[in-house]
Amino acid sequence: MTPQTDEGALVDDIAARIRARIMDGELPIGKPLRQAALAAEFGVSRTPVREALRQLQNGGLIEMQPHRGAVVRVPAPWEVRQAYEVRAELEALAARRAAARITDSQLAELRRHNDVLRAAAGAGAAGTPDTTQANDCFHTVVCQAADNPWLSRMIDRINESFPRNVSSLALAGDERHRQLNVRQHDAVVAALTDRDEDRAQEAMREHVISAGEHLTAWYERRSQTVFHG
Amino acid sequence: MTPQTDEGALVDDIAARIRARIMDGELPIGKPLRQAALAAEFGVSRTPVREALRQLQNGGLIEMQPHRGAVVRVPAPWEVRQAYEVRAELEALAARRAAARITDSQLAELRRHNDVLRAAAGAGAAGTPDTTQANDCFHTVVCQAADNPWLSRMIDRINESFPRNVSSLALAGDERHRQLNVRQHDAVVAALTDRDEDRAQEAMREHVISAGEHLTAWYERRSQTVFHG
DNA sequence: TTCATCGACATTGGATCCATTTACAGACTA
DNA sequence: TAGTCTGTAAATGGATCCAATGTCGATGAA
Repeated sequence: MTPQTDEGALVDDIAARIRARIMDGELPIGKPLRQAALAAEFGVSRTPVREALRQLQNGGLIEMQPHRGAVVRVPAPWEVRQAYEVRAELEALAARRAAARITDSQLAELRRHNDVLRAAAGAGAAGTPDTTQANDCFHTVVCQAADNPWLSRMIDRINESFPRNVSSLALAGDERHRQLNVRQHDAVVAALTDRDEDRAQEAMREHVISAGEHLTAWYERRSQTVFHG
Repeated sequence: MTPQTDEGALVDDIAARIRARIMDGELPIGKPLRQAALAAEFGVSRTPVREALRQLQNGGLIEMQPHRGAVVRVPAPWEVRQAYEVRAELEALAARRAAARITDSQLAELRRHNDVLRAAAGAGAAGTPDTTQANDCFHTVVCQAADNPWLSRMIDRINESFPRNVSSLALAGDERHRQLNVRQHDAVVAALTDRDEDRAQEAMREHVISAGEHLTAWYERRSQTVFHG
């Protein structure tokens, strides 16, 4: 009954589950996290929960104040801009490397993911799990093609610091930006298809910066989806 | 007696202390870490030690196998190259941002740190704590001038994954590379002084890539400073 | 009525305890 | 003599226990 994924990973499993809840928005940013409640919910003792929270704190997803508990971190708008500037640089590097390495099947995969987004953008159906996943997969495939685990890991670390649902919500309400998003993806795919390193790098950088600005603006406008206790 | 730095940070304090031991080479890579021994050494129970180890594992500095203990991680040579490629991109970005923001006093500080390295290179005294620290400070100042905490944090994360003493040892034996190092630092400082973003970015990228290649080569040659149990 | 102080409650953090798993050593057999 | 099997010791991981700290409410005084 104990083994979830592979034995000996109970703590990491707990951490992953809590992270998933936060990323999906089930635990809104600003919400306090009670160790006892989480422990009861997962049917384990408080010890692994505490360690898991510590890991999430280390990752920057939550904040822990001594003797005062943990809350899902609320990023400041300027932090979003800063983080996306870094992410842009990293993903741009990934795109550059990918241009020299990507396979035809990976290119096809990219087009498929972007077609999902294109269809959703036309139908006004953004913010669904499908589109969120398609977006994630697009970037993941580029990272894989870049063939540098360290690079992928760094990018993951940044993404894991901002609840995914918030990014989706930011896109959900803006039809123009969604279409821009798809066009920018097209530009990246085109550059990758041509195996043009410089263009791929620049297209990806522009795309991520643009997404970052959009998300920053959203954060500035709206402190919604924040828990008010 | 309990309060080390600030109360409530005992676990983080333990993590920092263990990390410091590894970074200084006191705990060589490959060495198994016993929780009980560390706990006794720090005069605490095993609980905070375990959490600290988990954090270090998360950071990539150590490896933990279930029920088999933790060992200081031995990076593979290709990993070093991959990581430094990422680091080069990030530090290059830092240099670009710094070019537009750095103050005269920070520039003076950079020159001062590099002068320490220059003197040491001439005297054949590399690998000392002084030179190691001067090197660290040089890059830290550039990061600070870049004024992007996220960027600094990402760079730190990479650096914290490779014991500092190993990097120093790689430099220690190579007079030519030490001098190259100083010249590359000079180039960075010159570009920053001119507030030339492009040149600063490129100079820093070249410097870090070159350091990465050197360190990779060292790792390939020598699996010394590795614990053999 | 309002503010301050005191006390009970809830929650976290560290220590200790116990079960599980692995490694090692010695003995037994082929 | 070599290989295998088993029993014991040690180390990890999780659960539970206890102390320390912060929060909230009640009571009393201005």
